[in-house]
Amino acid sequence: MAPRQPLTRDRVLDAALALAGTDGLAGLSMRKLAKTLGVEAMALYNHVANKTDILNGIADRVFSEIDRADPGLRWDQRARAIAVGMYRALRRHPVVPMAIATSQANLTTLRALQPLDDLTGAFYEAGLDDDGVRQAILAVYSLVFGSLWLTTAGFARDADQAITPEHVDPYLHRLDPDKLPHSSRLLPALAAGGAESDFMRGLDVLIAGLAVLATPRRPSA
Amino acid sequence: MAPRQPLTRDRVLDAALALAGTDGLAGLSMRKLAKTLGVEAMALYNHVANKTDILNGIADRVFSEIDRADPGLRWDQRARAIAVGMYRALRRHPVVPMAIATSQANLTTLRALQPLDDLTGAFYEAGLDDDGVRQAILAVYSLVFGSLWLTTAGFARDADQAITPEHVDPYLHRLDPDKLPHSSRLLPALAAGGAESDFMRGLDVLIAGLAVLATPRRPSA
DNA sequence: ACCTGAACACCGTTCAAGT
DNA sequence: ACCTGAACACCGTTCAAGT
Repeated sequence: MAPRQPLTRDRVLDAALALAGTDGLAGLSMRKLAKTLGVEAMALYNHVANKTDILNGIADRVFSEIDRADPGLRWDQRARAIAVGMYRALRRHPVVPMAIATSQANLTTLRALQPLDDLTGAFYEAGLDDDGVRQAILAVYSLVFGSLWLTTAGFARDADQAITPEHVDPYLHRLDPDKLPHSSRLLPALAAGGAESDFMRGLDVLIAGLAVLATPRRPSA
Repeated sequence: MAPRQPLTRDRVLDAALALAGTDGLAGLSMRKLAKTLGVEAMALYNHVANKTDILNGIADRVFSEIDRADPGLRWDQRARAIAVGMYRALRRHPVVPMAIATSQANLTTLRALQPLDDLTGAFYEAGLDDDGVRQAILAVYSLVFGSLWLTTAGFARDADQAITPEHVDPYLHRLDPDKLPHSSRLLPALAAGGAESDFMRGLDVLIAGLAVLATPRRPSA
């Protein structure tokens, strides 16, 4: 309640990340954020440029949480580790991918681009050419952000997400088995969840496929 | 300007899709939408329940634009066609994935779930079991929405997107080659673009990998 | 240097009132 | 049945004023 310590940019970002965690992107307003800090909304503008600056700031923070892969690992293990690290960090803070997807935030800082650089390095090391690396990067990033997207959208479910009647996927209830026979059949398996492990399995398939592209000449046959 | 024909739900949705196309999700407000139709904002509530209803309505429309795959095709070709169809329809109307990603819209209608059902059917036909189908569905959906996400976020670029100095990727300018050597090297290839063809190549890799999972016993070796 | 109050131009939505 | 005006509870942001 009482704002004993003086306001700083870091404290604003701390509070913003916390508020976004409880109230979501839609609930993160300058006025509510200020109230959290025991201050009027306009005081925030002494420490951040505007709301976009806040969103960029928390995106930078969350990306900096991503563990860097052990450089001693082989390229495919490294790529896997980076992708899983991104997935987990962004899963903890869904505001960040949401803000970027709606163009409310951009990734411009060094820390936010580090995983991209590491991943790029891994694919160059695999022997892919420029176009191959670009395709590989885009495929991996697509899988990461797409998997997060599905979970956020309520399509996929995490193991830790309780299956309450209310929280049940908007996609899944009232499926008419006559009109949508296949998805009706899939319903129990979909509800069984495991979004993260499904993500990792898809990632493995993708990286294995990229490895084939990277070394097109087979020793045998 | 003059609202000659009476307001209907369909006309509201038409106008909403058009406004979202020009002004984006953030620019789609009830008040501006009403002005487009030559009416006061409150008049809209006679034809739609609320803004969520509008967003669900345009999502339903856009999903119904997706061509259904030829049932005569083999499962992998069918899966590919469905995924490409989804990608293209949603690429034309980026508001829809944005609205779903931010939980402002949900997919509940029959037409919105049809591609999911078709894709599910294709993977069952491939011989995958329930868990395998779920993983395959999630992987393909991830790739589709992730690829769209990357384009929306300005990370990937389409061939038709002009490379203006302003529109240049926020991710790409001012890369410090010393700090981010690999992505700096990749920069020209990234700017060369081709988001859709990259998506399709990633899709091919993924489907090829899923085909291996579907038939784990190899005839040779 | 930092914070506040009042103000501006917006939001979605409700409700009583008009036709 | 359909539309409007006024109102409520919100937004992000600016600016002059306070300390």
